Amino acid sequence: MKKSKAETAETRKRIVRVAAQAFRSNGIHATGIAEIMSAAGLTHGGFYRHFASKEQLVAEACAVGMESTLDMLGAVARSGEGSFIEHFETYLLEENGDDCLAKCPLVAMGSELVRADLETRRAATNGYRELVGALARESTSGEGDAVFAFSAILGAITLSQIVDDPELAKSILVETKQRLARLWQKASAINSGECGSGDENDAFIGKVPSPIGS
Amino acid sequence: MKKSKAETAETRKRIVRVAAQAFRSNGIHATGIAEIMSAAGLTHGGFYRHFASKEQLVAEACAVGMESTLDMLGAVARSGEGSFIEHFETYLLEENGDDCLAKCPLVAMGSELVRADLETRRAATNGYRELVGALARESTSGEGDAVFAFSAILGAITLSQIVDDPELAKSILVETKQRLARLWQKASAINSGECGSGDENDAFIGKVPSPIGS
DNA sequence: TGTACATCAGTGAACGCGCGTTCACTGATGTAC
DNA sequence: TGTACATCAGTGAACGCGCGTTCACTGATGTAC
Repeated sequence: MKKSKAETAETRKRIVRVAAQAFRSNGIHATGIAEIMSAAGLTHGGFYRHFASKEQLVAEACAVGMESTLDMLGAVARSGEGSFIEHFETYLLEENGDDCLAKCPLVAMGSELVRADLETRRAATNGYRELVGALARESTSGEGDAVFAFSAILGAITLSQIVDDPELAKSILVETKQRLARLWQKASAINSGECGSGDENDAFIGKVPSPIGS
Repeated sequence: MKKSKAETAETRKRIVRVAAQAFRSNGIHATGIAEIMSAAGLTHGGFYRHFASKEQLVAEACAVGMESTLDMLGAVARSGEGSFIEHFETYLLEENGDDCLAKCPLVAMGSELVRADLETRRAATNGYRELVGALARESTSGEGDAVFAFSAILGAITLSQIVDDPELAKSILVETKQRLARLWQKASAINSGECGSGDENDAFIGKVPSPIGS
């Protein structure tokens, strides 16, 4: 049953691609190798012809996951005009497939990556650097703002997914978007020498009254 | 070997307390019941005299973890003057014990809580509401700013722990602190009717040049 | 208050299960002559 | 170009292990008389 070199390489890529998706959806610990191999149309025994360990697959899946997130960001940026913040909803929309920011490995597996092995964290770090660079390029502000914005986005997506009240979840995203929009506006204002008006875009899923503490 | 009611109640609390710490340090999936019971000075067999399942313990540990985070926040707020942002370093300092914000269940187990059962997410949600309320009370700005600030803090702590470069980790925290300080200043300025100067506190671990992309 | 007995917190062995990993085997691929 | 053979991708059974959970047992606690 030996396969051609081309087929072998393709199989390997398929396993990584399937794994990247599974880890992001269900978490690293909760996803087994048999499950991944089965989703890739193979039996679990063949896994070690391609990878030395599960940890190696995790690292490669993280790298590939970051790449597809970056591809998505680039595609959205090229597809139309408008600043990063005007694409906010597009980036978050999960219905648009697996490449929304919620499926970015850093977001979807955040607290698991903290405890992942060095090779995985290296892949995550490289992806993070590129991501921040891409966000900075897309906006009028600098890398510092991009770092800050991505932290806020990671936190907001995570918290909105944890919380059991959809209204609260929405409001977390709305408050975050509004303030990031202000930050971007302020950066533009500084660049053009004026002071921000404070009037921001809050069209996200409509106006949501604060449900906190209700 | 039956124990008195008082002892039983105390044992139960001890298990939850130990579990809260273990889950935050090692993650939910990676922490076994035998490990928790052993850390509580018991054998694993007795676990089901206190809890119906591991999931129930996770939910209770999450609630208790949120409580101790809230206690810490309250204690810091009462201990001295100064706004929330002036306590930023104190909140983050891990050397100060298990009650820093990095050990807040929402931060330490973020992506695992997303996939936790409803009871756990309910406990997390209740804790989150109280936490946002506490942050809002500590500052001159409203709940919206508190929601935003906590998202940014969760994201910044998580990313700074994932990243394999200490310089980059520092800069993520610094950039986040600077911008949150500006946000708080702006809120104060709006309250007193002036426009923020843009001069902010960046004493956090000293001035750090941007290592992104290096 | 003293005695007899039911309760039940905690022990430690055992359960089934799924995990990551290994291995003998298969047969198509790629290579050496 | 054709043949013989080594390679190795993929299969499926099996490995040891640790997981969450169960259970018979112990003996101190708390209760009923």
